[in-house]
Amino acid sequence: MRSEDLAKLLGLSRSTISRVINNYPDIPQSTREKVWKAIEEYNYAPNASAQKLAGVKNKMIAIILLDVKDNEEPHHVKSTDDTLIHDNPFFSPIVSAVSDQANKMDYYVLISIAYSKEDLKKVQSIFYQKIIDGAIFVGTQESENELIFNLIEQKHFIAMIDTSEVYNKNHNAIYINADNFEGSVKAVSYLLELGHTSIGIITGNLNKLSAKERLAGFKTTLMQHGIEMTKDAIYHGDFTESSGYEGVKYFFRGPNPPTAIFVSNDTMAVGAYKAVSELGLRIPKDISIIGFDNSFFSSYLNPPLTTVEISFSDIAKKATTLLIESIEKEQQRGIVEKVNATLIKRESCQAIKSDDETK
Amino acid sequence: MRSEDLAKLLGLSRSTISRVINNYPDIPQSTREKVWKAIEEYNYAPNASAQKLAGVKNKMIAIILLDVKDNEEPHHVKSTDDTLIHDNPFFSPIVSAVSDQANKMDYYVLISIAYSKEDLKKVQSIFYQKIIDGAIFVGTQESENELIFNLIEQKHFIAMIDTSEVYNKNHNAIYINADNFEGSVKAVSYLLELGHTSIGIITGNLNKLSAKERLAGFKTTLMQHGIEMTKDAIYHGDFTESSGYEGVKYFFRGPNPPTAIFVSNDTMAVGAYKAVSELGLRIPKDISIIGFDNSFFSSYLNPPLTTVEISFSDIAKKATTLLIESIEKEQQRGIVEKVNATLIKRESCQAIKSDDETK
DNA sequence: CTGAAAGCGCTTACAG
DNA sequence: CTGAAAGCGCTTACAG
Repeated sequence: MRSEDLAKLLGLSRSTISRVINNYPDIPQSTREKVWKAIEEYNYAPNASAQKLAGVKNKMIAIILLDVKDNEEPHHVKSTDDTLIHDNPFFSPIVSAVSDQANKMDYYVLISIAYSKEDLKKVQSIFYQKIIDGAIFVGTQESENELIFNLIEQKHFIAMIDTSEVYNKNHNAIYINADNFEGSVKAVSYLLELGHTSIGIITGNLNKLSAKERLAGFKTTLMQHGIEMTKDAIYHGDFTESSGYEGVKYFFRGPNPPTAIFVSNDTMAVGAYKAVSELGLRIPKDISIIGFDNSFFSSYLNPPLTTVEISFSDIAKKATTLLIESIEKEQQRGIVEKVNATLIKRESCQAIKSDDETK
Repeated sequence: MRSEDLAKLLGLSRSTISRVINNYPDIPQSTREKVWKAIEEYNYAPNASAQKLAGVKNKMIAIILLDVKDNEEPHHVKSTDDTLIHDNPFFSPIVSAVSDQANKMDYYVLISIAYSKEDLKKVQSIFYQKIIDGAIFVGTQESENELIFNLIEQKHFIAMIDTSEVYNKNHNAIYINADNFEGSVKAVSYLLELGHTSIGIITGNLNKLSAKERLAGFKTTLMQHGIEMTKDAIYHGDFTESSGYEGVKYFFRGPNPPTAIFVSNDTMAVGAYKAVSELGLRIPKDISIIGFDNSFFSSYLNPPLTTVEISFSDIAKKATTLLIESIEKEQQRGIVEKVNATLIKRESCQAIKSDDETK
């Protein structure tokens, strides 16, 4: 059914049909009703492509999840690519929040997961083909930045989650991040309050902003408290369960393991728990563990994991809202926002017994 | 940049540009190369709307997650709608598998979560507007069936996950489900092998096919083994953690609790674990618990949960592949497939001590 | 081998 | 108030 057909049926012209659909004034109520009734009856809806070609706005954005592995380092991860990104605790909350918020603002959302440079090329082309009005990128690494930077320069609307605004010299994009640094400061400060001074960190994939910032918060806090940190105190993980496992094994390889470990996300904390248990040790008696993300499973762990909560939904909602607003205003502008991180105390950390107390 | 512009730049006509892009024969290699070079240089890509209007295929499908609550029954769930669907363990694997498989087959995917009848109306209109070529619906309830049935009758391409094919009289749609019945038979048979005869079930939301089939498998297995089942043995949950919690409380309200509980998904098993622990009981010593789904957190529970594995990725991949194939063939046809369910034995079930053994 | 022209289904000034 | 017509950016028979 085309507007032409509907028009003939009603003895009107396409122009009139179009005008009632687009809510033009100066149309008699009677015509309006007649047309709407027919639209309902015949399930007519204007062809979106024709509309767009005629100048009507798209109202479509994309959410692009980046899972590009561009380093050749061996990964301690499951070998099949498919199992990777959706294990990520942020996947569901971010995707669903973007979808919900966009739908609320009357936008459609395209979803795409990019595993390689070629995938990113395809993403680029959905801009050039004018399929979308803008996009939200999640978790870009530096190497992908060039391509996104070009898109921004070409006046496309872009929001980024988990990407530092300092990568790009210009600021005409939207950057929404968790306050990873602050969260990490809170976590480490808590460990210090509990009397720990020998603290290790298992980092995330340091190509990701969140991993970098969490490490920075760790270092800064220790430094501010005058605690010297050896190189030994850092294990480079990659946000996967198995790297958490390896991290613990690394820290316990020698005679002087730390008394607490700051694990850069909860998924790695799961691996850490396993390693601790294999070593015949107990959490928190023998080692305190603190995580990050407050993934929903973290409260089910045994013992329940102390962690830092960040709201992926809030981040995604904010990114979506700001992106669509700037699309609607047709005005590209730079926005940088951080979303709070809060410490969730559970049972995986305990105070160090000082010499005073033990005697 | 339009094809016209590119053509002028090269001293050619739009027709020629179009022909090299669409890989027509009989174009000299030199022209071909010249055009491709310019395309790269100017980041030209044909406007998708214009292409579609001119008759080129869409190559876009939608994945629609249904989370419509049409019953007024009190829910034991968190009050905000937002927190619901993405807590679902199938969300990530299904969405990412659909996206990956579609991308592999060169299709874009639109994502939408429908919470209400109005949302479903919007979904309907993306078909009428010819934005998509087909869609995958996940988790429809009977009340939503009418609308989807209409779409199928109107010759739209549709695949459904977790919907029974018997709801619709015609079969011109694709139905992909886990073999919930068989999985449930395996779970209950295992409990019987362990010597349990007093077994309770916490069901899922019985508006969902999976919940119904899991209950059916439970009943059938008991019946086949000549075990009588009282009404008391069924607690009506809704797949949420809190209903698992309530279920256990229900079973332990009286003097003769069951010795094993079949919990219809792992999320409810988490709630069940909590309730058992609050009651001061131990799993599996005092009560055996078996779950369903093999959600990734189920192995982290304490004790690790015995459950039934179904591959959401496989289901989603199959649905996507079949949907796109039938779109490409322009031939709507009915397909019904089931994906295997397998028992994963862990540590939450133990054999009942018979009187013989205890003496 | 390649260009001119029709047509896809809309919207929107322009007339009346 | 409403219709005829141009135009959006492509593709694809039709000619040559």
